[in-house]
Amino acid sequence: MINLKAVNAMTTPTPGPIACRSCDLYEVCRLCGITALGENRGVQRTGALRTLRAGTRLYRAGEPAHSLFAVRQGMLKSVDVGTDGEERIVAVNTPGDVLGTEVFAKRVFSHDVVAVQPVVCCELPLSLLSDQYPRVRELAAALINLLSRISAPRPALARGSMRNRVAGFILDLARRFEQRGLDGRSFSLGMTRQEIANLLDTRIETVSRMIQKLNRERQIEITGQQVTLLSLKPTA
Amino acid sequence: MINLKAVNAMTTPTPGPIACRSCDLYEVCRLCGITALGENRGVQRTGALRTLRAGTRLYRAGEPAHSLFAVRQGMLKSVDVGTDGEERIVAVNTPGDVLGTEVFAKRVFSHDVVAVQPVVCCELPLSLLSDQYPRVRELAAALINLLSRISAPRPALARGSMRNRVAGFILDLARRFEQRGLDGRSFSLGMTRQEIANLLDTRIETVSRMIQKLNRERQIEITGQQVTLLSLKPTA
DNA sequence: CGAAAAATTGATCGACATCAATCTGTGTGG
DNA sequence: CCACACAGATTGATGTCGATCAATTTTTCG
Repeated sequence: MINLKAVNAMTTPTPGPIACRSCDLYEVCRLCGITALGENRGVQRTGALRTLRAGTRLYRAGEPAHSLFAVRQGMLKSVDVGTDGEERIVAVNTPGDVLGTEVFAKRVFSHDVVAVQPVVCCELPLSLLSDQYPRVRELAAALINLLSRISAPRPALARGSMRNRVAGFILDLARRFEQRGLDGRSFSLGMTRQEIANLLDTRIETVSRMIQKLNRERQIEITGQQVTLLSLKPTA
Repeated sequence: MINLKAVNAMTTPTPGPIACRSCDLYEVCRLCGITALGENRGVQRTGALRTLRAGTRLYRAGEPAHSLFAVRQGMLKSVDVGTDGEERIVAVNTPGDVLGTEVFAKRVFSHDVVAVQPVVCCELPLSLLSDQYPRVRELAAALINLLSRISAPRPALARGSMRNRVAGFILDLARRFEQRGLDGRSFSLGMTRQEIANLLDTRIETVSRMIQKLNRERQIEITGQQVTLLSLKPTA
């Protein structure tokens, strides 16, 4: 196998930051009087920004919830910890995703959420929502729209052969990035093989073999976590 | 294998009907002025009731959406039809579930929804919602609560060995029924082995074998689609 | 009752898990 | 700067679970 290490040695791009416009929380932020962050002009009023180093936890399951979060840059995983202590990754969270939407019904978070890369996210305290009496109508509509969007059962990632699941995982990431205005042709998987294996309900060796197979078939080009789509296309 | 056919030959119970109180849509209905149906007293004002025979479609993906639905009795499946025409069952819908929650964001339905048993469901036209100006606040809160409840990623059904998936599927049904005040110890699977296999991403023969294995191990007792939990318990 | 669909059961095969060894990259302390 | 340690990733050999092919039985329904 040709060794391309040096080529992209210092490229460890975390996806994002995205434009506020392409974030799922945008309308809600706007109605709360939070002006777009990092857009055209100078200083802005924002929700609190939180930065997380890889491996850091954003919040924990069962913890009382006082905020919504929006991913601005980097990737996180939502983890379910079984009674036996083993952890299952139930979702990957990419820029533009909103975390903590369960708090309106539950008052506490449902999952552990952990950064798998350096992460920047926006924290929107729930108190900011309840302060917006003048705009209840619009705000409620925006929240309903946001929640409705994510209420439909997602097409399960983990179906079919392992080759399909791995390809599906990569395509899902590509699709997400493109929807958010990021580069969906060349990006970092963000997660270790072990984490991908956990998400896809398989083993690290299998993930490695399938990735190498896609690589040999020239469907993708991969070095470490950096992947470039070749013949593998979204919606194919 | 002992033949118990005659014992419960005429018991083909569809789950439900459930009490309105234990339905996810209850608060929303109440605020729309729809009085509980089939409760204490005589005649009531209700949302339209729809009955479906097994195999009938409630709605189709892409179809303009004018209503929410709540399952009152029986079971349905939410189906994703791929570009190649093959269908994947992405969810099973049991009494108390609300269908069509995606319409607030999309205006059209996301999936085909088909009755797998005789079904009775309540139809709540969206026009009834927009008529409730005096109560926007409460109604919006109820909708947000409903949507928030189902917004958290569900623990994936299809993980681990096929034995675990089949057991998990049965336990999931049991848990749902109990949450709605129905019998979670003895009930009908509602679906054919083929449909269960589709949902669990496996084959009909495997489903059959795993069910028989659980039966031989006295974890469950099964005849056709009628199942009784023995040592197999929810949250175990 | 007879036909068609659903379910069960058996035999064989292949994909993925498992066990094990090696390789690569990264960070650390001498 | 280099040697070393360690985690992540790759690759190979072998075993096992579930897919596949095939036949039969059971249930459902006209």
